[in-house]
Amino acid sequence: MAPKLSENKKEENKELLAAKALQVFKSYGYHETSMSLIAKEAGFSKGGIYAYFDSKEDLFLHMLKTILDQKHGVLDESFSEATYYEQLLTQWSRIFMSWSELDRNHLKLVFEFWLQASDNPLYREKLLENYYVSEEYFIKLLNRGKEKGELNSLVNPALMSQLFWSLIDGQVHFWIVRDKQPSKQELDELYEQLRLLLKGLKKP
Amino acid sequence: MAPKLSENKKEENKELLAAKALQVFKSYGYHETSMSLIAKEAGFSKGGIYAYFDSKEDLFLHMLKTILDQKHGVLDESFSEATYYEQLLTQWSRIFMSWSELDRNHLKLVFEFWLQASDNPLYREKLLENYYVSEEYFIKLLNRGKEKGELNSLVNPALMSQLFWSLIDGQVHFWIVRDKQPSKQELDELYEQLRLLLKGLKKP
Amino acid sequence: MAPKLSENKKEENKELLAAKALQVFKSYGYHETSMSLIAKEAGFSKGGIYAYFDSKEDLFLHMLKTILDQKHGVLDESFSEATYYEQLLTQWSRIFMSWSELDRNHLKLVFEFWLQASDNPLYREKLLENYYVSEEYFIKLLNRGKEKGELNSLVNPALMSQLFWSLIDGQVHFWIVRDKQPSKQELDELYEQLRLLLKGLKKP
Amino acid sequence: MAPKLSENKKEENKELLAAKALQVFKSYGYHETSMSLIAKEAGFSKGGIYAYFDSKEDLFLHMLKTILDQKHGVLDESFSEATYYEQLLTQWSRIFMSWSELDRNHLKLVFEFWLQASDNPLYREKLLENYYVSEEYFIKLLNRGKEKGELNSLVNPALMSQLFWSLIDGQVHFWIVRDKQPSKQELDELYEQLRLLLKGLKKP
DNA sequence: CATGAATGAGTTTTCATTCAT
DNA sequence: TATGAATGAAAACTCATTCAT
Repeated sequence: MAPKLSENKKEENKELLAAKALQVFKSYGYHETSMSLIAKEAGFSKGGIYAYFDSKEDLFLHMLKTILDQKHGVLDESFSEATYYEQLLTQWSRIFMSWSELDRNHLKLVFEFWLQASDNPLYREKLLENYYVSEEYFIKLLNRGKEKGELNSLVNPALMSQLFWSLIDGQVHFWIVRDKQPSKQELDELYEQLRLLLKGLKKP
Repeated sequence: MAPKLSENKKEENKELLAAKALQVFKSYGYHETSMSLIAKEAGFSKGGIYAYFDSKEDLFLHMLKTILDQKHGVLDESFSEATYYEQLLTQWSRIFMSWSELDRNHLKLVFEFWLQASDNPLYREKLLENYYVSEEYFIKLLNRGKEKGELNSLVNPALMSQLFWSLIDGQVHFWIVRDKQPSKQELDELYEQLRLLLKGLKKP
Repeated sequence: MAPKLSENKKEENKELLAAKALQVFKSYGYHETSMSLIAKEAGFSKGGIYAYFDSKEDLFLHMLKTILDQKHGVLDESFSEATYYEQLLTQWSRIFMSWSELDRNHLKLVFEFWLQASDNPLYREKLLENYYVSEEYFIKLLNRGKEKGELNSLVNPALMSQLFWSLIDGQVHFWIVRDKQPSKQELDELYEQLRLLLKGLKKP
Repeated sequence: MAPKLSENKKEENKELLAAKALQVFKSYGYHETSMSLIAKEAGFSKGGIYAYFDSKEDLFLHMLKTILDQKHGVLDESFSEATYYEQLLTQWSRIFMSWSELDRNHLKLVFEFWLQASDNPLYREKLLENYYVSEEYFIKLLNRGKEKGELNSLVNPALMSQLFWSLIDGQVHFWIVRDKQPSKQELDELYEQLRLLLKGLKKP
């Protein structure tokens, strides 16, 4: 029923399957999604999935990576001429934007992932690794800001960076529970409030 | 007389069962918890549970109320003589404390609750209602601070309150994923960073 | 759908189920027998079996015990006045008889059991334990025969007993492969040949 | 010329495949061996196997022949000058030796073969045919021994031969279940006991 | 002929729920 | 009302076999 697929074609199929699986997972959540359903939705046979993924968990892990990777590249790695205060605000805003664009099902799945993955040492490692990279960026900005004398020397870059991310995660969480995507205007207003909070970090 | 007494007794049993179920759910998570296990742990028969709850989900969601109610009473409703800036910090700190004391299983269950409940219109209502009450408190503080001229007039009490809670939720989320409870010292340091952020709200 | 069963009733049900399972296993062999089939044949639901046995393997082990136990009690433990030579012959004959009465499917299942069980340390222990008891009997007879001076002092009771049982197992194996049950006459003739072999053990 | 050559080549490939399959079956047993594994081990494609064998069972039963054939040639067909009593002992011993050298996995597979094959009329025929050849040898020896007046006239060559083989099969079975290969010394001791049993066949 | 991706019926097992007693 | 045996649909996963290329 099937010819030999090239390595490329197989990889393509795998991603196609993963993409379909992501759709189904997003619609039903991890536990409510059965392999049968994924198979049906993806136009595969039940057994066919197992040619690409060893188990439901394996498929899940693969998607975790995909999702996490999608969040990369959001940060602008090149430091600009603007004040660190402005740069922090800008980056923060970018991250908010990128999250706010995802639909609730997607966000909900990400949170389900986190909860589930945090119980599995292997997954948590992967998850945290991703976190570290993200935090590192804010830490770097905060450190430079302190060095330049722009920011209060009391600022603890590691902890502050952690709080920045908590604020983002918490806000996403908020959107999930409320089941509403923020409008452009709401984001702008949020931005203004963030600006106020950040002002507290400036050197007196 | 029998009916009334029996009604009481029934309610008592129901809460006893719910409390036991909470323990089990906390230990194993929603999906890993079977009705059999709950029955055994609670000293009920498997069928008996269904005299009190229509389904596993019903039982699970009933606990939402219990858990949410546990979070009440944390806020100190009496406004003190201190500056609003200080009061905000104090309240914020109280909330962090109260969450930091719960073990990871408990926190994880709460987040599982939120995710699950937010799909159920009835329960989302309950959830949001609870949120509103919590936000209201900060909103009131922020409003008074503005009125007194302590806080920057640009502060949007509703949005800022939302951010406060997001910061808390996000931080709890952080603790869950990292699987570590913050030490007293870590909380103190976090407190200092919050103080910095809050400074941004002061009238220039 | 079901009232509380007394401990007795439950045990009864379990044996009833086991008996039915034995029938099915005998008809189809271990690997060709599915739990579904057993359930259907026994008038149980698929899940119902698991109230009595933890797994297919558990059911299998239970039947092993039943079958092995059925072979007990064949040996006449009381030593008679007859010569040991006669007693050996008599006992040997009894064992042959008891095996020859079982139908081929039963015998085949026993051999399947042995093969399967010999790979599992736990089962093999149980199996060998049973073997030891059986061998002990012949060993005792042979030892007494030597003591009384009836048997050749070159007889090694342990090894000879082992050969006796091998002869029995081998003969059963023969019946299985040929797919024929020995007639009364065949058994009589076999008996005569065994008598000849045994004569070789007599003191010269 | 092509067809003939290809026919040869095909036969070669078939035996190569069968030989590899034997290795795999020996390592894992019939039910634990998958066609995929055989394919991989033999360097064939999964589909390719089906060019040579119609099914897993077909492949399995083809090996029966291979295995049975391996047992040929053990018997020394030339009758010596020694007494028939000695010749019987010698041959018996040779057979024991040849079996005792095989590892348990091999022996177990042979027994699995027998059990499985005995259900298949076609293969049982093949199996019995092989048995007959083996028995014939002992029958001939026993007959000559009787003719020469060396052996007791009560000896029934057919039945006695059957018992000889049962003893061998039974002993192999014993080795499988105990999971131990007999040492040289054990075989020697066994030989002595066989000598005693055989003495019973001598003319009084 | 050979390939190996795909099939899909089949496996064991779980568990929320029901209901005869 | 309470019990727990029984249900049966559904789950994840396997694997001998097929067939388009």
